[in-house]
Amino acid sequence: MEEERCFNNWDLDAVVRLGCRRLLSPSPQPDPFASFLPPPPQKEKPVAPAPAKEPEPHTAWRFPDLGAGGGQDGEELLRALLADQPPLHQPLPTPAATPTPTPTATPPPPSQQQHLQPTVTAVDVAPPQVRPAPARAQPSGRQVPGGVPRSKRRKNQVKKVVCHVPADGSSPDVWAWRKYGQKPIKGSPYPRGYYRCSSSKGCAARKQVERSRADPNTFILTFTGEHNHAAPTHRNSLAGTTRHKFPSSAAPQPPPPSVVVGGDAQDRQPSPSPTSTSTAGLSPTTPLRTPSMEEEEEEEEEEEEEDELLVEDMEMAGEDELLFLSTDADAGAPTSSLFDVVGEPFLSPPWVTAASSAGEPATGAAGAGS
DNA sequence: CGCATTTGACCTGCGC
DNA sequence: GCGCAGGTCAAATGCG
Repeated sequence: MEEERCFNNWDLDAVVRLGCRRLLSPSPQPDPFASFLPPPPQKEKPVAPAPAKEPEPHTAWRFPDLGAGGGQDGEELLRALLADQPPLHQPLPTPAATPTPTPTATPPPPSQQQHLQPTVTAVDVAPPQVRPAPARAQPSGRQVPGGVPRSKRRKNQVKKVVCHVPADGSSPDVWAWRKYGQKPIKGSPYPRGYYRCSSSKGCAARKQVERSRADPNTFILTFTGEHNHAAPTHRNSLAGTTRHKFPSSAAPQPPPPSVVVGGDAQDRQPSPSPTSTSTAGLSPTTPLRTPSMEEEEEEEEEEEEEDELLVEDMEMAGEDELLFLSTDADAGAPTSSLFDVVGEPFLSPPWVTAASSAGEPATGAAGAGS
């Protein structure tokens, strides 16, 4: 039990919020990450010692019509993604104050590129309806606010966009995410956090944040659902309070994390908006992976490659690329249609933008990214 | 006071 | 048909 808790605590959420600070702050404080640091003693994986920083979910953009596009081609998806992207990825006004290590247009070194560049993979898993699925109300009467029957989105049925984000990267998100669950994943030492868009009550957009087992320095963000509302200009749509925002203690750095999310630099200042997401910052520092660990990881990677294969491949292949994969639902083999958008550093998803400065955690969002 | 976060339990889907 | 795992909901707690 404790074990579980341990990693459960790693709190993606925290990532979101703390992430930022973490980078900024050397804080020796006990962060929530601590708990999730050394997770499961599965293989002695290194993960533990180095909790990589948590990247965050960058969802600043809207999902393309995942649902509607049911059969969209990767290209379309890509387009949609880019198009939809709010001004986040563009020149975020931000970061000046925030040292975000996010990958931006800066060509990261080859070795680091992997982590620096967030990879986006769009996996369409399910053509059919996922959104309007009111069909079955949950047995217990539970229905998902988004309209998606909780069960309908299972594996092959839901379209998802998978992004690999460097732990150091940050991804600001304009959307406000609220964490609604966390679960330990079987093969992974790291728990997965489930977030829902809180910008709008009926929004079906969901986000899953998980740390890559293969590369603890990378977070895997999976977005599902679509936002049924416009992107909030300010992240505080909900007005919530960010609970833990930046504990002063934790945030030793005056410069608040920049987290911000698209345009949010302002947000932060004026209002504490943040839902967790908003603040997200991210990144616990991670570091150090010993060679042995790496080796082990590599091995593991091979094993796990199944799912991550897609993504990982992408990462390796194109560090700076945005790839869209379409997985067939159950076909173990995804039909991968990768679109390398490479040449262009993907304009920079929000996170990227923020990251430009490398050093900052940009928000992230992890859990909620921001 | 309100909202977000956290944790446990329940339910559904998928695989064997 | 059974079991496993994943995913979501709901209640409680804490903080802003």
